[in-house]
Amino acid sequence: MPKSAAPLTLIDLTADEPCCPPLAESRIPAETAAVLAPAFKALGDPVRLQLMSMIASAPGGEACVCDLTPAFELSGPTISHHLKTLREAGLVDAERRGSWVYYRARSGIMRQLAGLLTIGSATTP
Amino acid sequence: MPKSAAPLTLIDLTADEPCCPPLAESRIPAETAAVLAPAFKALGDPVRLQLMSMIASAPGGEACVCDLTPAFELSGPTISHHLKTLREAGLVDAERRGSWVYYRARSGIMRQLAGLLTIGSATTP
DNA sequence: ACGCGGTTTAGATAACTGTCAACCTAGACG
DNA sequence: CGTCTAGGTTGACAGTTATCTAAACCGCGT
Repeated sequence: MPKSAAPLTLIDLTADEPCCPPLAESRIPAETAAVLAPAFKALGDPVRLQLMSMIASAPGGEACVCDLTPAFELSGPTISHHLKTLREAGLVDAERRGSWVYYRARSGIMRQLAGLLTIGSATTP
Repeated sequence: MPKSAAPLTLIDLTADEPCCPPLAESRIPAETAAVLAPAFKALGDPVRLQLMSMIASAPGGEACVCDLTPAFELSGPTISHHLKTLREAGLVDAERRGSWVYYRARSGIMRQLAGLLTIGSATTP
């Protein structure tokens, strides 16, 4: 079964609706975990976490790579690799306008991840 | 500067209050990213994500290792290692009662991570 | 003392992080 | 129109770190 597209077959990470009940409500199935774990993994690096925050908090909701790269003491290719990781995890979208490339956060999957971590109120009495 | 304790020096992950404004509101500082990234990284594995959900959704908010281990097709030491990763990331607490060890989710840091990912409403017009 | 439940250690394999070099695209210039 | 420069991405490599199994080790109850 060839999967030429991104590994988002079972769950649509591009959707705006939550994909599943919170972590604390019911055990998530293995397929769901397999799909959502890469997103958390992508956020599991300090540089990517900062990149994500810079993109999400940028004016207009998008940030130019030319602004992101000089913010770190890392080479251009390294930042590009991290951005690719975020892209493949479905966390950001890239768009080229003229000479510059702009990155935009996908609010849908962010909401899904946040919803997953949100604790209803049953665990802490 | 030797840090003998856990790498939670700058930010108290055990606190119940949010540590910082959401990702989309302002760029998080490097120190904050360095402290929170390991927590996301710990969730970045399908097995750990499922473990976390089983623990958080267990009756009473705690789960016995003896119930967790047989739920996966992995050896005991492997599950123990994953649980140790979750423990070191500050996501769970372990307690030994008699012969069995019980794991309990830390709702505080879960709320912090969820709050970080929560998008206010400014990014999607 | 024995057995059971979990953890730790040690070790091989696989994956990730970073840099250098090469490539591709878009605009500027002659 | 060809070329030149600047912005980003991709590919290949070295060093580090993670994942898993097997074996040895602690704690507790019988």
